[in-house]
Amino acid sequence: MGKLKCEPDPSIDKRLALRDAIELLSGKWKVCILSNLYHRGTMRFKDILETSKGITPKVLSKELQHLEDNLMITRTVNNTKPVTVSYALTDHAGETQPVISALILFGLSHRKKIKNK
Amino acid sequence: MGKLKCEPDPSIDKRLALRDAIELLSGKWKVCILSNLYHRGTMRFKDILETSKGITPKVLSKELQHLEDNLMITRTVNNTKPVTVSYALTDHAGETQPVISALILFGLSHRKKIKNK
DNA sequence: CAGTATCCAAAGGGATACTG
DNA sequence: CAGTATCCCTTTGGATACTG
Repeated sequence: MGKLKCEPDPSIDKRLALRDAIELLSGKWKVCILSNLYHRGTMRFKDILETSKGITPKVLSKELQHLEDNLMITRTVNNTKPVTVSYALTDHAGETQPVISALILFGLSHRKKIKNK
Repeated sequence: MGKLKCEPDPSIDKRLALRDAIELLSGKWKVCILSNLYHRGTMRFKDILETSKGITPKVLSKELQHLEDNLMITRTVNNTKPVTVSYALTDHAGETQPVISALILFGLSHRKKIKNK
């Protein structure tokens, strides 16, 4: 997304961490995919494709690779006749729970304020 | 960023709230600008332009309008000889504190894990 | 000073078809 | 089934110059 160039006061480490965290959840499909995996457990490519309505295989493939690169999900190739692949959340992905909760809490309050404008 | 089309299990309200919250912090400059305002208090257009190194007036203008539309900042025109404009965080922006903290916490842990890969 | 106007490059994302 | 390949459109953001 581009390097961080501004100079606010907090430590550089915190700023980079903040940026990383936001980028990891940004984009049209990331949270959707993570949410599906969280609520349904292990899923195959096809399953995620169908539950994330509107996503195309190309985009899904890219998103899954990105999530795997960031250790948020595991990718397992199964020994089936036509090969299948299973995806599941890692323990590390579980650490996003407090983040998601905080985001939802703020988002709910925010929506109320914006709607009554 | 596009409508939410996936169908995970949580309530629709929470999903929209989550999406809103993430979008509000997404992009190359949002957190940077908010952080500057948080740590320096009221700032003028020129001040933000200089502390957010690399941003151009056009982009800054758009970002500030977006933040104002979302009630995160106030915009005040001052009665000075060459007109100046002051920006400041709203109380509502203060509600992002827990979100930011959670994001930083996860981001720090995430960076550690990724670096040692 | 605080923006706006124009032009432009790069990234994100969609439609469709194809492959191992 | 699980992707890739191509093509194309939209969005984001940068460079530069200009205005009230």
